[in-house]
Amino acid sequence: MDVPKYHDELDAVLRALADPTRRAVVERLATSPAVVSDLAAPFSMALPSLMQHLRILENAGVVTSEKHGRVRTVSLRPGALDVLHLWLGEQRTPAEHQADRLGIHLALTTPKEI
Amino acid sequence: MDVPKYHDELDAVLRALADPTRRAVVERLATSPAVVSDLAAPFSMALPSLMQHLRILENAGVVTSEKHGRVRTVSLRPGALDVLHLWLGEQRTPAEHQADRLGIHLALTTPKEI
DNA sequence: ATGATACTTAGGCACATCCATAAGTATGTC
DNA sequence: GACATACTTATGGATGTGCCTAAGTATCAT
Repeated sequence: MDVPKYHDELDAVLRALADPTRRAVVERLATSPAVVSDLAAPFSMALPSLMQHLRILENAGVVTSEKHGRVRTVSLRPGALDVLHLWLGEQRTPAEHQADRLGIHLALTTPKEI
Repeated sequence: MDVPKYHDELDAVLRALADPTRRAVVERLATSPAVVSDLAAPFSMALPSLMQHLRILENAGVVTSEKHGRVRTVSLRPGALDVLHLWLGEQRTPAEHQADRLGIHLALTTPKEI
C-alpha cells in the first residue's frame, strides 16, 4: 500500500471543501477575486466566523490573499484543486476503466435509494 | 447565486472523502470489491469503527454493499464520484480557463509557504 | 446442538468543528 | 485628532465526529 506524497495536501483540501460555506466561497471566487467583506455579505454569519473559513481555505492552499491597506483581497489559487482532480482520476472502478477504453460514459445510477 | 441540484449529494460525498480512513477504503476498492473483514484488516481500528466509516461511504453513495450469508461485500459505485468531478470542473480560475483555451497546463505553484 | 465466524447494535467518551460575542488593531476620511 | 471602516484576536459554547468496549444476531462448520 504505497502512500502518495500529496496525501496531507489532499486531506487539507478535502476537509476545506467539506463545508457548504467554504464551497460557496470557492464558487464565488471562481468568477473573480473578492475582498473579505464582499465575501461575507451573502452569509448570515458573523465576520469572524467567515474569517475562520477563509483561514482554513488558505491553509489548505485553495485560496490566497493579499492585504492592501485595510482591505484583504482573496483569490482562488490556480491549480489548487489539481491534487483532488488527480486523486479522483485514480479512484475509478474497473468498470469505469473499461468504459474509458471504449469511450463510453457510464450513466449515473441514482444514489438516493441505498 | 444559483444553487445546483447536486449540492446535497456533493456535500455527502465530500464529507465522506474528508477522512483518511475512508479515502483508504475507497483506494482499496478502486482495485476490486472486498468483504468487510478484509477492508478492516489493514487498520488498527475496532471493527465497529470501520463499519461506521463504511456506512458513511454508503450513505454518500460512494460505495454499495451486498450481504451474502454472513459476509458483506463492498464495492465502489461506478460514477459515484462524478458529482465531485463535475463540481471541480466548474471551480476554475479565469487563468485556468484561459490556459484551457490555449491547451496549456498551468504548473502547480508550491502550496506549502502560505 | 455447539461453537466459531462475520458482522451489527448500543452506549459512551474525547476532541474537533462551527458559530457567537466582545474587544482589539490598523488604515482611511473629515 | 476624532471617527468610521475593515478586518483580527480572544474566548466560549453547542454540536458533530471518530473511536472505543460490551453485548447482541445471524450464518456456517462439525
